[in-house]
Amino acid sequence: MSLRPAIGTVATQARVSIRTVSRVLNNSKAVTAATRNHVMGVIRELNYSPSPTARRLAGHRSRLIGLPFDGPYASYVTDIQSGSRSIFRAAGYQTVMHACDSQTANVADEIAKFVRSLRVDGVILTPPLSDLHAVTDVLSAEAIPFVKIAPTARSVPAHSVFTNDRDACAWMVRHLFSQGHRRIGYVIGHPDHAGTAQRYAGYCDGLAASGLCLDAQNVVQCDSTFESAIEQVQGLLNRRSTLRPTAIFAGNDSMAAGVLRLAHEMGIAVPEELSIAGFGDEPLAIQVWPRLTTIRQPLQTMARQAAQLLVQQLVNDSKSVAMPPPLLDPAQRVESSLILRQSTGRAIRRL
Amino acid sequence: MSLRPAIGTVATQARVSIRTVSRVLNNSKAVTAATRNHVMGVIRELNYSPSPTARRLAGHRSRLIGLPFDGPYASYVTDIQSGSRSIFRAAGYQTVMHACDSQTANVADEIAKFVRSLRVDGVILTPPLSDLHAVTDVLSAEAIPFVKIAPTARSVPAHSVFTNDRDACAWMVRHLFSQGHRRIGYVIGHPDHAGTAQRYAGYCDGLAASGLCLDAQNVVQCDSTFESAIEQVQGLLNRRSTLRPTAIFAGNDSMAAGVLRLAHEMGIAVPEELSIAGFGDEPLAIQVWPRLTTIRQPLQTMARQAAQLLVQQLVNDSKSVAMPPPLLDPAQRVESSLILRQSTGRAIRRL
DNA sequence: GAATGAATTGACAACGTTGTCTTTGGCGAG
DNA sequence: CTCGCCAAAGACAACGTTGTCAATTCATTC
Repeated sequence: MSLRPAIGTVATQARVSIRTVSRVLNNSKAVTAATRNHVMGVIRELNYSPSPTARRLAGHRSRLIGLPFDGPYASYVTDIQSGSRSIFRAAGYQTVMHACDSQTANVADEIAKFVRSLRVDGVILTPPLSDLHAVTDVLSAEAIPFVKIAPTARSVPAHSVFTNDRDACAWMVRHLFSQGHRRIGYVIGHPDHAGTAQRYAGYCDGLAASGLCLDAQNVVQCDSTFESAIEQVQGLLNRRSTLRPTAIFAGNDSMAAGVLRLAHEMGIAVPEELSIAGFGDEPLAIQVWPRLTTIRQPLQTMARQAAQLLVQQLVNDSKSVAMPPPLLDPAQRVESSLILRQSTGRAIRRL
Repeated sequence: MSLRPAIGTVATQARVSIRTVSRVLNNSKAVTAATRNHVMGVIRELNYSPSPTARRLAGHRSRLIGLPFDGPYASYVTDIQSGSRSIFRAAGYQTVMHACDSQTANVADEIAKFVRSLRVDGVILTPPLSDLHAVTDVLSAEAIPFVKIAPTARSVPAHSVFTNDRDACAWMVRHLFSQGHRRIGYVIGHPDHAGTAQRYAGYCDGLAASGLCLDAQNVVQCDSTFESAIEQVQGLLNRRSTLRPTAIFAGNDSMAAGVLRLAHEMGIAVPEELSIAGFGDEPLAIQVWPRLTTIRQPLQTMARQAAQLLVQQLVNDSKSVAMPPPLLDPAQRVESSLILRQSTGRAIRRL
């Protein structure tokens, strides 16, 4: 009844055993070149492709990489997927995304269901998932290897791709200082979100390096959303102009856009009266007006690195070895870059 | 070696046959309440959950719904997924997303690989995938049921969820007319994208209903992106103000945001000198300044409807019947709504 | 008190691979 | 020439479910 040929058909046609066909499919080296070529020929002739389901059941592996993500961060994950695609494909894996709502439901359960149902061989965790212990606990319990992208907390290097958020943020502050800014505000993101702490630390570093004092009055706690910035930053901008920051640096672009919106509504000219900088170079950054000065993370590079780390783990685990992966220095960091746009400029001296 | 109990363990423990446990798992009605309760008790006690892989292999179905999407449309698909979740969950299905790059690679191949590898039971197609014949051909060839969301072309009603894009666009034009606008421009999206033609038709309808003539000079062809609008709409805004449209309606919010950006750069006040309206109520719509007047599609409703249509097909196919799905009128359309915000206002009389 | 038939339950063979162990064949060393 | 050994290929049993059909149970009917 099955329209598609099974491995047995190939074996019969090629006059070899099923096991030999299987060996050919799995690049086993215990097959003569002649046999391999012959079998390959029959495979092509019959247009045969092995049943992933049967392979999963018998082989105890799915050749699937899970890419769960938290709702709004879809574009981030899309970049990660496209960046890691070639590595995974070469190693015989395929990626599968899954959106999970970290607010309403229990994320850990959601992800547990996802990985159990698909029996993924490995998982890539993106922020803010990479910092949720509940999630990593689930994966550890299921013995599923994973790699975290840009985790906030210290993690096993071989299982994480780090960014230099902290240094980049310090650079940004020093750049603003060099433009004449002396009162530089900061908008902190959600405490649970990746990088939030690192970025704030970078802000502090930058102030120190510029010889400025950290003034708690210039720091506002938000929750990484556009709306929260609009709500919380009002206090900062309501001050009379001689006390108001001349520049505000936000922990991500969404919040920077919120500050920008607020400035528009309050009639504060950007960047003439107020410079605004963000972080992340989200698509939004060039769609608001003026375009946001921000920090770009090399997502594609990070993704490639994460994929390599994960493949290394998988190969180590299975020992079955399809290919020796290129050795990668786990300590290697990826470098972010400053993107200067129109939302920042020289500070004007206030009367 | 397996840490998890298999169905055999449950059967032994419950002193029934494997098949009976299977029947309990599949809600077969050929099981006494007493037996069912007893088996359920053992299942809970052992914390048993069936192996999806084995079920797939033996049952010839994966209980998986594929949700492929085209790169940039991630947030759209996230909404679709969350909207359809409850329906699919009730019917025993789980959704799996997959980003495919419609530019670089061959989308159809990509999707073929995806559905074959996961053996999904059904697929939901979102724009612009819902209009690609290559994709639907692949699915038909594999005999995988699918539902299209907001397809441009006429399609089988039982396999599509339609929107009233056309009517909604006509309303928008009439609203602008009622605000005193007489020269109303239109920005057309990418010809391949869902709704593009319908929306333009609605614009024409709206003009006609308002007694205005369609002026080709007020219509600009773009490709649905923010950047294309910035590039193409310049000509329209460069005219001297007595000839320039007093309102511009764009086929989606990204392009409307592009027009808005352009207006800012050219020093044209919005909405005082120019009203701008978009379509879709994308997240972007409330992040730009001023917020965009737009048309909101009830994505959650559409998703729910698509899920129901798909489940109906799946149940019809398998006849195994877990539950009778609520009958749904396939011809039912979902209604969009006008969202009035600050990017539109009364037309001012020009000197 | 059988005979009838419907409701439950069970036995066994799929499903399409890979894991493990065995067999075969060829070749060099003693 | 024989023994031993290694590389190549095969046999057979997993893997954990569901499909199919046969067997049992139990209430009903004559």
